[in-house]
Amino acid sequence: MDLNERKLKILQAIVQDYIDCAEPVGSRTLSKKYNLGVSPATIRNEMADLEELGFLMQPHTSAGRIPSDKAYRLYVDYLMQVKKIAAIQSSQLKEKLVRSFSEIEQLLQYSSRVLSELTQYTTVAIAPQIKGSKLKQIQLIPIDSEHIISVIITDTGVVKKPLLRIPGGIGDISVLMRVSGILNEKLRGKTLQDVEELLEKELKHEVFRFSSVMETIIPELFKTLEEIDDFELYLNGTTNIFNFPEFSDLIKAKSFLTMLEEKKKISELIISSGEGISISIGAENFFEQARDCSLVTATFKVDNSAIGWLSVIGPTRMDYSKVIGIMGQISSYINELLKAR
Amino acid sequence: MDLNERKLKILQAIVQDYIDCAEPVGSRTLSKKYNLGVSPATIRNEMADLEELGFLMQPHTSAGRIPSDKAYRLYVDYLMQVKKIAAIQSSQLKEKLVRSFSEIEQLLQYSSRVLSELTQYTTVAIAPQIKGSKLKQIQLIPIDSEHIISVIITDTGVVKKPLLRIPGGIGDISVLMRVSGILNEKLRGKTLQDVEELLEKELKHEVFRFSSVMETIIPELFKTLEEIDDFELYLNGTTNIFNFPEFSDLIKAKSFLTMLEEKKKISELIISSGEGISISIGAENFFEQARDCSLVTATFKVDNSAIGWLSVIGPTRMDYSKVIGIMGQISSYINELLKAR
DNA sequence: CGTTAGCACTCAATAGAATAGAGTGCTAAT
DNA sequence: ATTAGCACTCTATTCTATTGAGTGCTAACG
Repeated sequence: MDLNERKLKILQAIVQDYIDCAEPVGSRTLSKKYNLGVSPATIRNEMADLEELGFLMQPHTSAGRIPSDKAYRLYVDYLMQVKKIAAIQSSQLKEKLVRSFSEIEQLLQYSSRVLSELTQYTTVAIAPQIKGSKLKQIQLIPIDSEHIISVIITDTGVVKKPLLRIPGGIGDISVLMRVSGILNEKLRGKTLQDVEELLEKELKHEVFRFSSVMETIIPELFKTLEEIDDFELYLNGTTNIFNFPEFSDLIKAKSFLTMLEEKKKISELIISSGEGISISIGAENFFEQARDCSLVTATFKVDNSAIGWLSVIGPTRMDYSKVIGIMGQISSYINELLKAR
Repeated sequence: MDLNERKLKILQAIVQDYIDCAEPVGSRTLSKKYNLGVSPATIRNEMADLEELGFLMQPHTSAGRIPSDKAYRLYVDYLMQVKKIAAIQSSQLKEKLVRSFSEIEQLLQYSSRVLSELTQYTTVAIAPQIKGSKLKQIQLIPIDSEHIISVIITDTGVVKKPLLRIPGGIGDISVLMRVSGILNEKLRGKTLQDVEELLEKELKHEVFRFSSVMETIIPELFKTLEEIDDFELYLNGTTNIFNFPEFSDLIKAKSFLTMLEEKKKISELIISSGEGISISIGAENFFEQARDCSLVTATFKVDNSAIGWLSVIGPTRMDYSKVIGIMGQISSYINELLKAR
């Protein structure tokens, strides 16, 4: 028993119909709506086979069939035709994104919003995991007698600019520059994780010798690095979940929204995806609470290391072809922008 | 017919019980749980009076009573005893907040989170409305040959530090300093709103004369200011709403969460509150979708102008005494920190 | 021999009827 | 003025009947 042409056609019809209507699909509906050239009875036979093969499920004996995760997988891999985004929409999109964002975080954050608006699903953007990236430059810039801004630039293009308050006053600028020099010399090329440790353990003493005023800068800097959250998530369209009947159960909706608040888990889930645009469906997600969901994720690279992610989260009955179409367009624009940097 | 001692006592008991249990309160329950010294029948009579006076409502004839907005108002104004926060908790709280945040946004953002954790309600923090505040200082700081950071400091203590990319290269530093000087001279003391306009209309040309390289800086700066959202909201504990039975209806939960996404309306709602800690109950909120909610809002001032807000949003059946207790403590710590700045 | 019409069967969803129980308002006694 | 007693109201719950969409099986068909 193999997947002949007709079975594939029927399966495709069922998946598409279920994506559209969210109702179990029956043989009658199927033969009426899609002209498959065979009678409902024949379709029923085929459906029974497809169920046996694990592509379809019945909520109960007298209901139509719904696709299994396996069916969605087959669908996205072989059956689906990616919907191309309309030309007008595409140029509007480009225009929106191209407003040259100087910082990666902003670009991703904004893309997430646009993506959510276009797809009407929930989207997540993850900015580079800053602690693993390497320090390129650190600058201490005096603002007034009591404040400095420390500009921290990493190889992944992330820029942090914390304002530090030095209650005792920052004193002589030349000292500041001197310290700046030492920090750069000692820390350049190290990951921020290492920088954090070095600051705490070694440099503290070294720089202290230099200027007692600096006693306060290093701990402040350390504290700032310590506080940086490695999982900055930008969520958009979270309430879209209410539009889907499969989440019209309060418990399900709650569990979805609560899941989104588990930033660490969500980011693990997204970061673990493959190159380019990848799709994970239902039970393919290792994260327990995401078993009812599918993710379409785009990974962005700079210098061959992944630095950003953009993801659409929705029911397994997601409109994959639409989402992938939009995602493809957006991610190619983002890649363009990243290259031009 | 006036509110004698006994009526007040009964009303207080009803409000408290309803806050605790979220069930209409009947005369029997009332006389059993709270020793009011009178029989259920007497209580029934008093309740009938209280209903006539608009303090109580009956969901239906054979149900107990629930408090009206008017009753909650009376309760918070006269009957409630503010729950003091436990000493241990208070010192932990202080410790958490005092990690000297140099930037107001951070302080408020963090306070919002802590407040939500302690109260188990949804909280909103609103940072200063930056466009209305006045420019204190602007600095253009070279980072590398193609990037500068423009540090914008306002009188309300907000600091913006956008990274600007100057594709043509920034050229000579002395020119940068010169432009910096001009910008400061011309723009200091103006609101950022005005600065935005001035940049677009007048300064463009003036500075252009100076250096063709600067042609790009001004538009970039303008764009940045333009993009600044005047309503930066920091939400926390949004899913807490699912813990309250009055929102266990999907439509209500959805409408609550959707309401929170209307940033502009929410901020209007919060910003319109009075000095110090103020409470607005149900229909007192002019914002349609907030009619089922109550807000407890703390307003923070610097130099006599409001620059930050912290708000708890929950059902009208909110545990006011607990929330106000916690809010009071947090806001006094925040005020301390703002003064020390 | 694959396809299809016909039909009995299944099961969720919906509507209707019966019951239980919490709470009220009124009346009459204390 | 307060309270016990009681009839009454109305929701919530449970149970039953009905409807209808959809299936699987069988037998007939081309």
